[in-house]
Amino acid sequence: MDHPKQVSPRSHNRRRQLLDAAAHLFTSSGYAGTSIRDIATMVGMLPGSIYYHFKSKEELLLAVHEEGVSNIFQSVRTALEQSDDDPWSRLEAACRAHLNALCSSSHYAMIVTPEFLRGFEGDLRAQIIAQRDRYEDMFRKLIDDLPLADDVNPNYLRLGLLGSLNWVTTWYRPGTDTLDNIAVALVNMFRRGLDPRQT
Amino acid sequence: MDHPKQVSPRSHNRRRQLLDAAAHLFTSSGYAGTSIRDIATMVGMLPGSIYYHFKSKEELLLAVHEEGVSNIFQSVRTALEQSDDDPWSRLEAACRAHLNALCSSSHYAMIVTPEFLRGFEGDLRAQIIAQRDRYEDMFRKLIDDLPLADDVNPNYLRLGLLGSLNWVTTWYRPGTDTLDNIAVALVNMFRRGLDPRQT
DNA sequence: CCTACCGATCGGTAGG
DNA sequence: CCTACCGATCGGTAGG
Repeated sequence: MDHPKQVSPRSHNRRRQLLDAAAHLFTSSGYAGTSIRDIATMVGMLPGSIYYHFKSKEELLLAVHEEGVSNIFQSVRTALEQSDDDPWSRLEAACRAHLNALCSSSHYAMIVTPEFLRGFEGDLRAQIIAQRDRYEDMFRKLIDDLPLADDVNPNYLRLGLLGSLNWVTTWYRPGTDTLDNIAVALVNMFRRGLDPRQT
Repeated sequence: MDHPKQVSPRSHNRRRQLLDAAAHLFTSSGYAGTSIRDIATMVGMLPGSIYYHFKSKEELLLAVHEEGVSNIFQSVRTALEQSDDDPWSRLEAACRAHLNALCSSSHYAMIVTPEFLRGFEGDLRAQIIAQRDRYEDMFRKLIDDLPLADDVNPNYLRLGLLGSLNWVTTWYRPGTDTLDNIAVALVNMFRRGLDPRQT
């Protein structure tokens, strides 16, 4: 079990633990508010050992962010595969999956929190934005498929809807209502006036 | 001009400068990402001197937050005084003022950024929330005055609307559209389906 | 509001 | 992944 040839999978496990711990701490205390020592303590490592897995704190952030984006991406993609073909149904399914992923117990909600652009400049900032844009494009397409009146700006619809969804992370407390209900309620407020069929 | 008796107003000016500098830096780099030295440098002071004006970095944050809340509060109140009596007009006026205050050149937008609860605990956190709640109550009242169908949850309307507005700070770039237009467009997306008179 | 300074903590590294 | 350590920076203070 502890043969040398298993060094690689073993180290892979530790990397995963580090990502989870960093996601947790970055989300609750912010990037600048989290020290390498905090993360190391959480996984039972010594601070210097983190640099065996990641070259720098910034690279760790980027890896966490990428992991978060790909998690939520996958979750929404799966929801879309199971949805029917009605464009508003598809948007609703995507929004439900989006909100559930954001508020789930895994701590990668940071992907959408604007805080994680704050204070970053240059390359690091550009890379974070690039990761996020790929994801937002999916919503762009979903909204392009919607039958909308000419006086409705699809960009403002997308940004307004995502804004109201992402904002949920700031006020949601488990136990009051389900995330599914909240997502549906929010989508419906937009849908009510914008869907010509008035479902 | 430099008589000793002018120490008091002079020190008041410096306090104001410190608040502005701190608001600027907290907004762009976050609380943990801003050092007392950064703030001191920006106003041409030495780091230790800040503690003549504020007992701690936390007290400075609280003062900045309070200032930010009272700024946006006043701005919305003024807009409401100049609005007519129609409940949707009043809500729209409030949202326009809210968005303009958020994105204005003064750097107090942080009041609504959820980041400024991140990492704070206990008393400090409670005080920040208390300051913010007073302000949000104004929107609660505006939405209570709206004629809404029974199946519309006024809480979700408020949180959805505020979410979409607050989210604008993450994507808005001056020059494309005016903040007034954006605020009106967002309010109208909710209003379209929810206002029984279908204005 | 400056001078001069404190102990603590930070991200990161060399060598094993 | 640990040992042992670095220089830099942090929030904050005593005394003037």
